[in-house]
Amino acid sequence: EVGQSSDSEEEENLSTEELEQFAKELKHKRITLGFTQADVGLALGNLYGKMFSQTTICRFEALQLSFKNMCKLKPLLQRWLNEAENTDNPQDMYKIERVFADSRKRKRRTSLEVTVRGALESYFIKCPKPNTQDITQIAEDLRLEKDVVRVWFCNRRQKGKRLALPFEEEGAEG
Amino acid sequence: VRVNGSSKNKPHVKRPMNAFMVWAQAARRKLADQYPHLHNAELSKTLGKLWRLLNEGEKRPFVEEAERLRVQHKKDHPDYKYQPRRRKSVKNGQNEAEDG
DNA sequence: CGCTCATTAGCATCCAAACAAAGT
DNA sequence: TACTTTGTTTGGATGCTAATGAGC
Repeated sequence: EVGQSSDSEEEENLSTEELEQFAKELKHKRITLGFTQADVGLALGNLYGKMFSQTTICRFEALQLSFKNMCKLKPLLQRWLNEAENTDNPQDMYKIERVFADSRKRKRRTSLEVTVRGALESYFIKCPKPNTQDITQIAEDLRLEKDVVRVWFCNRRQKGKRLALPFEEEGAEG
Repeated sequence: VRVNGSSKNKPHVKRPMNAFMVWAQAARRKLADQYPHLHNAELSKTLGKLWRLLNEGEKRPFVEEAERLRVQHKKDHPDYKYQPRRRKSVKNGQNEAEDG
């Protein structure tokens, strides 16, 4: 326990300027310390048991996450930054990654093969809202986890609505 | 590249030469010998053109040599990992929206 | 438990940077 | 350190969409 400061509260009332400045500071110091975005994402797993991908770190630095999301991640990254700056051997943090590499909680993202997607699409055309039993059957047919299939249909329906929404996009551009 | 100057620090292992580098190393000497007044940067331009004129068969020995070097390099440095570091913040990659 | 809706978050992929040699 | 080349490897950026969480 370091406990040298009690600034471990979650500040939600951050301003956009503060976020921008922190993002730049993070990026600059990260590079100066010789870490990659992937390193940082992995290191967060060590500190919080919650890993993040290079993609997310990249988007944080580029301010491409939602404001809310940025505010949520900032304290985590702030703490990582403090740790990294106070460590004499930054390389040590490098190795720790493997020790806690299993501390991920979020399910690993499934990559559906093209053929599988096509099959799911076919099922969707026939029946956009399958039962639990239907889902179970489909999952067996395609050798997928039932939950993966269930979520796929949820997301698929959501996508359908999203595409149907922009109906009346007046041609303002001319 | 910034690395701690501690004695614990590794002396920095260099990358093995690729086929072009292997070929250019000798070719550069000859070229520099003929044109001692030319700057290496200029020699590089010429070397690049000459290299492109070579057939696949002519390149092969150098490609193979480069492969040998690679294998040897791997034996000499089993834990080596090429780690290029960004020198400055990446401003414009493919599409970057930066507001200053 | 499962659906919808809103949001978070990462795989897969591609582009560009870095870096090997050499000498000024 | 820059300059200059080719080939190789890596870091970083990004589209699409999988996964999660709140509220019913």
